[in-house]
Amino acid sequence: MHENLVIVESPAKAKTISDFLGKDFIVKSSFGHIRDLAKDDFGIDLKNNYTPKYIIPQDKKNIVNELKSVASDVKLIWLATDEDREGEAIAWHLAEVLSLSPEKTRRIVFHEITHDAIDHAIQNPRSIDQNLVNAQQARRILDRIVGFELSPVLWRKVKPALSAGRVQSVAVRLLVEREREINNFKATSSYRIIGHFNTAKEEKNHPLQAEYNGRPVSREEVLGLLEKCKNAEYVINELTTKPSKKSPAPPFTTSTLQQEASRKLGFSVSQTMSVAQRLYEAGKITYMRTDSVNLSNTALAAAKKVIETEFGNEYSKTRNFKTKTKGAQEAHEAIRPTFINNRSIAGNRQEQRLYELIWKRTVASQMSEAIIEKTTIDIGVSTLEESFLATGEVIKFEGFLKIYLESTDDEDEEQTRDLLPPLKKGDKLEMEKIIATQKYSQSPPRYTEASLVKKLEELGIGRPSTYAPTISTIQNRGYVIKEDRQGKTRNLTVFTLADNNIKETEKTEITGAEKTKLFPTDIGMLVTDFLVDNFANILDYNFTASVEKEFDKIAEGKLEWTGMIDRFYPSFHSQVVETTRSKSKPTGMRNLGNDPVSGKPVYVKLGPFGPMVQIGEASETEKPKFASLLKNQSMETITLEDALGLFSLPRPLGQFEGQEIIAGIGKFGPYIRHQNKFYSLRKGNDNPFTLGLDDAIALITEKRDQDKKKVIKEFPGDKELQILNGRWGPYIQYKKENFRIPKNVKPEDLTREQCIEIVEKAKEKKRKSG
DNA sequence: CAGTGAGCGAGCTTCCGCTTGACTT
Repeated sequence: MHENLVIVESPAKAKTISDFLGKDFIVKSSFGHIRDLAKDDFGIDLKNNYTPKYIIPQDKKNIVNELKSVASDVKLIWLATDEDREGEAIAWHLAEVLSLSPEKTRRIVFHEITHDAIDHAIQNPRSIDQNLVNAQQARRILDRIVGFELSPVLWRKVKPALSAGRVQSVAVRLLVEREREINNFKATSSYRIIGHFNTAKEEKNHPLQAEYNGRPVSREEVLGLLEKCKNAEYVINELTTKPSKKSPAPPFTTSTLQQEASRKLGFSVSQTMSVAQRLYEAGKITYMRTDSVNLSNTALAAAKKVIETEFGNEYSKTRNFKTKTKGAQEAHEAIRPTFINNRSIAGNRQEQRLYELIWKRTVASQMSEAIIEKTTIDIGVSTLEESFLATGEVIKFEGFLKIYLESTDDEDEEQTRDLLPPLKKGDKLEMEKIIATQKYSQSPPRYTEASLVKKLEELGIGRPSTYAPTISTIQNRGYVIKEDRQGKTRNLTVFTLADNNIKETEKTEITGAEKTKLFPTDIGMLVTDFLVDNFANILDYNFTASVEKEFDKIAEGKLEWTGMIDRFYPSFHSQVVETTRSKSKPTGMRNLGNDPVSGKPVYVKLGPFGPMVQIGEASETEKPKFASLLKNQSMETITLEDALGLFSLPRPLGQFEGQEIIAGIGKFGPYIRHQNKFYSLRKGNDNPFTLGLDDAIALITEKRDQDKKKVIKEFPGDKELQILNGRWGPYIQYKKENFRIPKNVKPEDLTREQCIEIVEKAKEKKRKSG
């Protein structure tokens, strides 16, 4: 029999520490929270001092029963969950559910998984901190109240199955406000002027590029300026050299890992988390849901040793980073390799790349600063007041840059960072050419998943364990869509001065193109406006920060949790009641102008089936004309012209095989119809207004080919059984249900009997698990 | 499955934070 039971949150952690504890200890995991508020009703007794009604969710019943039975067999139970608010609550729920008596129960915490740390924890047990538990209960109950009272308002006023909450609604608001900033942004242009100079006198010529220290706006100004440059003299006014330093970024937290994996490896936020989870379970990295930048002493020592042997002593500099994030709870270390001396690992490509990124970031954080010398050369022009500036950077000692440089979100302009030629004050330069290129100012950038996480973290909203799920939720609810958008081309004017001649040329550039960015949808914008209008306090960017302060007071024992909730709930609830009673459904209706044919007004609004435009008003005598918006159109930006275009469908394209092809838009998006068959338009060429006859015919023949390939095998005696080719390869369809084919089987060789056997086996398995 | 723009009124949807699998047509 075991003497002791230790309970932690995660099975991987359980496995690791059981190796340290020996045979007197059995270590089990709770798999996170084991109880939650009941879901079928509100889960809180509002009339009885907010008493929570906790239940054990179905998927936790097995583990709870197992823990109960083990707990009854041991002398002492050690609750070793995380030291933060949620961890304390898990410990308390365990004590409650397993009916643990205080005499039999010890609460312990440790911050790193080493023999010493665990020993020390065992020597210094405490009891459950009820204040911390109460802070968690307040947090949980506040979130339930906000979420379960706001969401139904949206069901009634906007659409069923929508949701709102302290975290997700603010995340959407950030996207909506940024989108409007971008829509309202008016680009201005000015000219960037680059001079190309030659330094040659005798032997070797070093070309030198320098930027004019001014940005003229009009073509007249540029031409005047270039005119003055024609016969000017160019002399070096000044040459300054300044030393500077660059320091490494701290080790990874969840949020910074998501950002860098997105920028450097192109991973989505959830992809990063699932790859990290696999690395964690394999014992390759420390825990991946953390807000701490702290490294354990063991890790610091290991990093120092690796750096000194691989790069030399001068590259090593031990640092302790401090967390700056609002509301950080720091129950874990930063994300780092478990064994820092392993520079790479076995695993699939994704695992290797993510591991390598973590390794580099961790090790770089313990390396010396880079020492850089920045040189600026100021080139005077005899006919102008402003001068040309050339900047150069020389790395004198690369330090941490040897392995890692943090990337940034701005796709900023290319900078000249070359080695500068050896020059001195008073040197004369020969002007070879001067190029003035029109440059447009940039709108603020759209958010990526990772940059939205960064922003949420800055605002202290959400936790490492919820960033990825939150990003998924707002997409699943239809508030946000992640996609690419094509840009538009625009013209640029370029003036080149060379050989005393000014030449004007036109260039084009693409602007506004986006790759996997987050865009708010019409519903997302409408819901955000509705919530901001009626629940400004909840949608406030500081709401979380201010309730967190109160949770902290509860945790310190200076505030009573039910009192805190009671100061919030009554007024919030009356806001909900009042909004439900008095506010009409928001439609986002906007007048776009008048229809030139009928003279009637044209509106865009959110209809019962999504965004739509209408011509005329509904009345007893007349029915307005309606049309749905296309997927890539938005209520906020659609023009009268585009709106009127929507009424030109369905549109005949021409004849094919003796019958007309018609283009239109249906329930499932844009389509063409031919011989009573429908074909959905394909991405990239999905505009039914401009689609040509040739494209339509190509689509029809392609689809016919594909349909031929779709059926791999049919069985003459059994019409309900087919082997088909699908998105994930071949599968069996039997009586409208789909079944996988085992990997080692060739689908085309299967007999009817074998198929039925596969079907039966799959059904049997389903019965057992369900 | 490929056009509807309303309101028969049953019963459903939803939050945040802690965890890990099962499984996709």
